[in-house]
Amino acid sequence: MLLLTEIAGIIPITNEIEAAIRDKFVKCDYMKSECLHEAGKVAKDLYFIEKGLVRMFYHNDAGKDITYGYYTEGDFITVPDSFFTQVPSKYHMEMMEDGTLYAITLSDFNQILIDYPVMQRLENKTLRTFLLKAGERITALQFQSAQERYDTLMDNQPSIIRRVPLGTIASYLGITQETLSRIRGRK
Amino acid sequence: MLLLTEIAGIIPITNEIEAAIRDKFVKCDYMKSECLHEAGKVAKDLYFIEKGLVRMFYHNDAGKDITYGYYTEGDFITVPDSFFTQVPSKYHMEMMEDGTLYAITLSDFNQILIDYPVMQRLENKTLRTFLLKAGERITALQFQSAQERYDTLMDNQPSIIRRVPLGTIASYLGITQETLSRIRGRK
DNA sequence: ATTACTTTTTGATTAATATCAAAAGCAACG
DNA sequence: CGTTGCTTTTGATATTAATCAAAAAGTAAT
Repeated sequence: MLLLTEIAGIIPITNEIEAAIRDKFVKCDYMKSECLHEAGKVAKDLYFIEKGLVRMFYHNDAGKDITYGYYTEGDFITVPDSFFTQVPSKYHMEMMEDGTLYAITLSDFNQILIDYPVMQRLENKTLRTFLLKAGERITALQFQSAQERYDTLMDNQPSIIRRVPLGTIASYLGITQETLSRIRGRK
Repeated sequence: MLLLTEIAGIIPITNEIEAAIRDKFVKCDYMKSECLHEAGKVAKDLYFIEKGLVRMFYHNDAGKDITYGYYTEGDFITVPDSFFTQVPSKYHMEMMEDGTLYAITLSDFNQILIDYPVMQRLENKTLRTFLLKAGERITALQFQSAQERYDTLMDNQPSIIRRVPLGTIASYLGITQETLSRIRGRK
């Protein structure tokens, strides 16, 4: 079970913890384009992706759909600005492929943290990973050209490009769809 | 003591915890332009800013100095991609004004987390705050104009502009110094 | 295959920002 | 003061990417 394997990579798993995880993380299948979280609502669940690809996005002032990020197999995801604070978020989260996720509610998650404080390390680790990625994106958006940002994406997550529509990638890179199409055309 | 006040805002502080904090967080004065962390080294300390302004920056491939962020009174700061992983970082951290910080080493910090697991929540909270800010910057860099990003900075941290050289702000906003100067000139 | 629909590409033009170069402003120092 | 060294502003030009518009390529259902 990928979920347990991932967690075991971060903290030592006792039988008790394993039982709690099996109990509280609920496995569920989702279909392509199914909505995991809707803007304006409070995030109910933290998810773990066993299979599939999730896109987080929002609509800017002009109503344009802008991709914040993609998440895939082995990632823990949620809308962090909503789940932990229970404040409504502007972000949507949606399945880009059929897939299988495990979901846990905030109250179950908090209970696990109380029962097994070592699990805090899991949350911390997840947050740090998010933060590291965020830092890299900021750096890229600050001073790399569209071409460089695309190249980096190709190097790091080449599969994304095959799995999602071009338009959503363009907004992820901070450029228009036309520009991305031209970048791909070059060379 | 601002450090204790800040922590008390996040977790309940017992006498024991207060004693541990007073013991392990070492107060130290720094002078303007003093270096808190040098690129290529492993981050030794986590800091809390009682007074002063810290800039985190790096040199890009072209050798240009690029500001990652500014941190001020009440912030916990470190080079997160180095401190927690103990891997060398490309970031520098430097005082922009004379100031007073509290520093704690990773081993002391970890010991506190072991002795008082509730302190994990402090780490969590700090990471979440960093992450939230990072998310906002990504959003801004993705699709806001230079002018909009400057306006946002003015709204959120107007004092920064008075406390640091213009050139470092420009790179923070992802624009050149000349463009920033022109934005300020308008209206 | 045919139609309807969505996604991607191509083209022409415009707008935003970078670059290069130099001038102006400012602060510390002798 | 006047010089030196740094920061900020101004100007002219070049580049990058956005915008608007339309054509082409895919995809799915009939």
